Amino acid sequence: MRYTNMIKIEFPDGSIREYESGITGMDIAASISNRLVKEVLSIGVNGQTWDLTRPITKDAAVRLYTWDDEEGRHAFWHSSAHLMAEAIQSLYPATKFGIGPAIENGFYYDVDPGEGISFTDKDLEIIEKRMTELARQKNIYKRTEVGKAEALKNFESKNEVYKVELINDLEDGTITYYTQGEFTDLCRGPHLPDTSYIKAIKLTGLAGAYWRGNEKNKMLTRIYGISFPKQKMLEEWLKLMEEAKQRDHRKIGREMELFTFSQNVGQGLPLWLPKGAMLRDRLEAFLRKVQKKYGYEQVITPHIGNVQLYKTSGHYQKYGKDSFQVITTPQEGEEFMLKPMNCPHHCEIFKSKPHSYKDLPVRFAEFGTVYRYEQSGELHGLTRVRGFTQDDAHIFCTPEQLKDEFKKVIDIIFIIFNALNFKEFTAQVSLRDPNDTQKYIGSDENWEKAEKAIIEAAEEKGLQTTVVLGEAAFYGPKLDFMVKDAIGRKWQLGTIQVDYNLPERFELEYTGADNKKHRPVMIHRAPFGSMERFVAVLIEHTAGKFPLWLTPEQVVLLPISEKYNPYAEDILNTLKQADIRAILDDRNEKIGRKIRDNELNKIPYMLIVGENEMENNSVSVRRQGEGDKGGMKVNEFINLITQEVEAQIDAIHNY
RNA sequence: GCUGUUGUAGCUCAGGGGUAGAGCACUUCCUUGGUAAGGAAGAGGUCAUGGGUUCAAAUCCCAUCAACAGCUCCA
Repeated sequence: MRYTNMIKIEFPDGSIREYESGITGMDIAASISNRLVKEVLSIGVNGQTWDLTRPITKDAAVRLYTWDDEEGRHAFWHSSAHLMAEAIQSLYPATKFGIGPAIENGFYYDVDPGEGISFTDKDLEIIEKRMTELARQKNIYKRTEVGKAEALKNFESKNEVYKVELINDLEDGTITYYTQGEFTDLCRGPHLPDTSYIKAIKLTGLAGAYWRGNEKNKMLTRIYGISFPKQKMLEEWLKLMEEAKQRDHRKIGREMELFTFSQNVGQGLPLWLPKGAMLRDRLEAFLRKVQKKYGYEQVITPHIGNVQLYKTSGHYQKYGKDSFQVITTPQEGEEFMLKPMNCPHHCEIFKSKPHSYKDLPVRFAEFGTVYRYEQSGELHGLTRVRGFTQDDAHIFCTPEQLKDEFKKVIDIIFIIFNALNFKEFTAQVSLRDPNDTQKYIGSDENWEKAEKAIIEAAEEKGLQTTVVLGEAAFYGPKLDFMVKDAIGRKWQLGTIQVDYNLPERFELEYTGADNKKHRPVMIHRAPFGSMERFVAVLIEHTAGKFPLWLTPEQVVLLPISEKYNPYAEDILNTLKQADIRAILDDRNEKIGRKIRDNELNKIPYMLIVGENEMENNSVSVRRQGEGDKGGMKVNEFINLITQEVEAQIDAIHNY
């Protein structure tokens, strides 16, 4: 009898079982239940994700991953990427391979099809078909450990230049291959046991991508795909993507007549239509109200500033070339720039008079329109534009007040997000890249102070954050709030930035209790981020069904039995004067019934003006979900709706 | 900016070397008290812009502009 070691395997619930050394994840799943054998995709071993077929030879804490776990899906999609590479290699042998990872939703592979060859959508179908054939072969994903020299030799002989470059960066002794069928790839793993798990495949797109993400490198062809263990899951996913398209703010924005673009006006310069302007107005009014409570003062500054202003702030040196061009005037040597940010103007406002420590904090707010030259390929609906309005404010405070002020800004952002029901957001602390401090202005000491203040304030507010190095603004670290759009792209909305540098560059000061001059600390903040991007995300989150206090169309007027109803027009005008948006629906009555019964869930109130109502000078009011409220005079209705909107806004404050 | 795709009526799109099509929407009229009503008539397009090839270009070629997807970038 062969001598075998026993090892201890610990499960997530803390229980421990003994197994023979060399046991695999698959064996462990089998020892638990048959169902698990079918569902398990990869295994966590002491925090690392492993193949299910890789032997475990030491005591370990394990966790079995299925489709419900990111680690499980990751292995699934990573294996799908290899499968795609195998298909491409068999169909187009000249192809050289870059990297092919799993991503949040699916996988991609960067490939170099060779000189003069490019893939088309038709190729995707062919590759997809070949993948399905290969998947059915049930080829095993085999893991092999290799030495660096051997790996280099192997890939050099195949002229896989990208792989060779990758291997050169790897340490000897850590290199592994994975082989399935005819395809061997340099890969860390983990992978599925075999290709038969992959039942449904959809190659979703074709794009260019720079090798290793560097725009100086060659551009490879990136093929995106997604795969599932069941055909039905693929169908559901395709349906979900279709639904997401319906929520696209560019589609809804056009349909609801909120905004538009014109080639004549220019790329990335949105034109707000009356209804969109109304929506934006209400958002601004709401924030103004909140800010007033928090002690902000509104200011207004011009859209251009002397070049000297941006030289003082450091923006010119940093971004001058990339920003909009300098505007020159007939006056010799006079140069202006379109303002790319509001901070320098606000610094000058602070400087316009001496300040005592007793005045601080000073909070200047402005819905400031700024212009930035974004690369043309970056522009996207309302989320990335060249002219946009920040809900900007700058707080000047003493170093002691900094943390408290920072926390108050977090509160405002919470009020906004709560008001609009944004539940799924992430908070990101962006610090400077410690290896590249040249990119930033200001002393190390100030940076450290600012970074510490942000981290502590976020912690004290109980905010879960992810910390990212190298993402800070060039003048200071920041806390950003990100939300996802309809198809899962991340966008930065609210931002709070601590700045020790501009006060220094502008020589801002206040007189302290000691009768000496001190330098204030500055906070930049924009809870919405920009009105444009915020409205875009708002549209996609609500699919155009805005809350009552924002909705551009609150009321449907529906005259019954009358083609033309002069009384209805009167009501419409009265409502407009009270800033209540209404549409007069004098189309065929049957369509009116349809609106009443099917669409009332989108429209909070409906007014019905029939013959009876005309006779006694009233309207018949229906409230969403409540049915008839009965007849009332128009002024009574205006009071009702005004109270409801106020109540909604108050409720937001007292959340 | 880079790679790829696209640009035809207000919207969604078909067509395609011989001077423009559908559905929805719109206008006028008729019919109809019932869950996206039906009928009749009508209006609306230098087929993104500029150049080239051709007897002839919306169609083929080139350039420009714009949009879309991705990459890079993002104060």
